[in-house]
Amino acid sequence: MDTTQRTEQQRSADRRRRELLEAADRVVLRDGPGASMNAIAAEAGITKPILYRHFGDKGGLYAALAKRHTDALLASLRAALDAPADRRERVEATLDTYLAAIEARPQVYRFLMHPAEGGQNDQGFDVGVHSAPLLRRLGEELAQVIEERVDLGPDSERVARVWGHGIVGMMHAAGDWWLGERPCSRAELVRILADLLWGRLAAVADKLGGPGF
Amino acid sequence: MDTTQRTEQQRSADRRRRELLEAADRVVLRDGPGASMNAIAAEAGITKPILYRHFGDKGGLYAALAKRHTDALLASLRAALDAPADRRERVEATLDTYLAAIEARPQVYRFLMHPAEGGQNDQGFDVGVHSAPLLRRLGEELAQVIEERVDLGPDSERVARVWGHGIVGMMHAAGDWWLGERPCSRAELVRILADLLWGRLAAVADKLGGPGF
DNA sequence: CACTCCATGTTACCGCTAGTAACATATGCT
DNA sequence: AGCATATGTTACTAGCGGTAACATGGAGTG
Repeated sequence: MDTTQRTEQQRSADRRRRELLEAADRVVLRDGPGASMNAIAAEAGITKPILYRHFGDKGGLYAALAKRHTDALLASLRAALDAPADRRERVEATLDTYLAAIEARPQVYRFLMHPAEGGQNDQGFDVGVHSAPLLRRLGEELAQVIEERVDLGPDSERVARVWGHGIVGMMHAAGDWWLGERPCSRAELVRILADLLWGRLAAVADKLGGPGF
Repeated sequence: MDTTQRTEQQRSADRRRRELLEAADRVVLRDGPGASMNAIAAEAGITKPILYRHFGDKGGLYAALAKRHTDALLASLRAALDAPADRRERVEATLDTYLAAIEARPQVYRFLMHPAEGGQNDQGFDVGVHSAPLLRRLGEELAQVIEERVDLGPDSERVARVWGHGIVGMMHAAGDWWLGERPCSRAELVRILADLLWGRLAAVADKLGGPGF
């Protein structure tokens, strides 16, 4: 088997794959997470079976699409997390980076959060990476950073992972709600969330007359 | 117009509606969130159009179903939140109650978290309350409790709502991950999450030699 | 009793979706 | 040339949410 042939064709296939992904991206950006395979194929100027040959099934296409955006977002977040500043500033920068990303492209964001829900095909579905790959990846990533950088004593791995997923979930839920209602500026949201992580809930006083909290 | 007849019929309709909801519950418990209207109708011993007459569309049925479970869960959480103990103990009890609930019925829980994703019908879909009603309700509820009970100074409403949604998101994401991987006991998870809310992330020291966090 | 009203129930259909089989065509390697 | 490989098509299946049209059975009224 000659290598040249394989390489040539594979390059062509990869290029095509990238073009298809970009078309899919445009459609998702326009139509949201419910974008159909037909619509994506039409945007790419082709028909459905080609998409299926490249990506297997809808889940495959969505996974490939999600990976691109997730990688990009993760890169931004890592930059914020690695900035030369103290811990509080870095946490705030990371929160702000995430919120800015979902604010800039809400459609993509909605797609990333609910990628595997678009079908009636539940049995026979490979339940491996199904629910919210972006959140899981972010959680694991943050867990790793935490465990690398702070001293959590014994059980540090477990603690770091719980915190990683917990913080990511906090960021996500607050961001989702904020994106829908826009109750305050991004900077303010960041500050309030950082206050929460800094233990202000434990520190503030009970309201007078109430049952306490 | 006679009142007796109307009441009679309405009672009958309500009884029927409850039966249908219980059948739907069984199916969702068995088949997960992707349960089809056909399956639910079959379980109830009838056919689709009756479901549609009672609930309008799939979203209506799912909303009614979700409301039942959400109300039940909210009642448990409120009880934990109102227990006579100090703030930390109450927060831990609330976290534990939530985690115990999702641990006991993972199928129902998955359904509650992703109720409105089961169809191809995105245009024509009333995008009102679509994404994750349970999380939103929990967030708002917690926000209200927080604002009632602790003294947050000016902007207390905004702060309380951000915290409410943030904490609920933290609980949800950590619970989701924990339910999938079971990396530790429930009690341990609760303790680690409460530590996070109590500001331990801000308090712990950098690891020696690292870039700091 | 006949007559209307209303809810319950059915069958049969629509338009849409994800996914596939069968067939046609070009391009490049041997 | 011949062969493999990737690209492309049309035409189809099975299942979904949702609806129209029609049938039935009991409550209240002349």
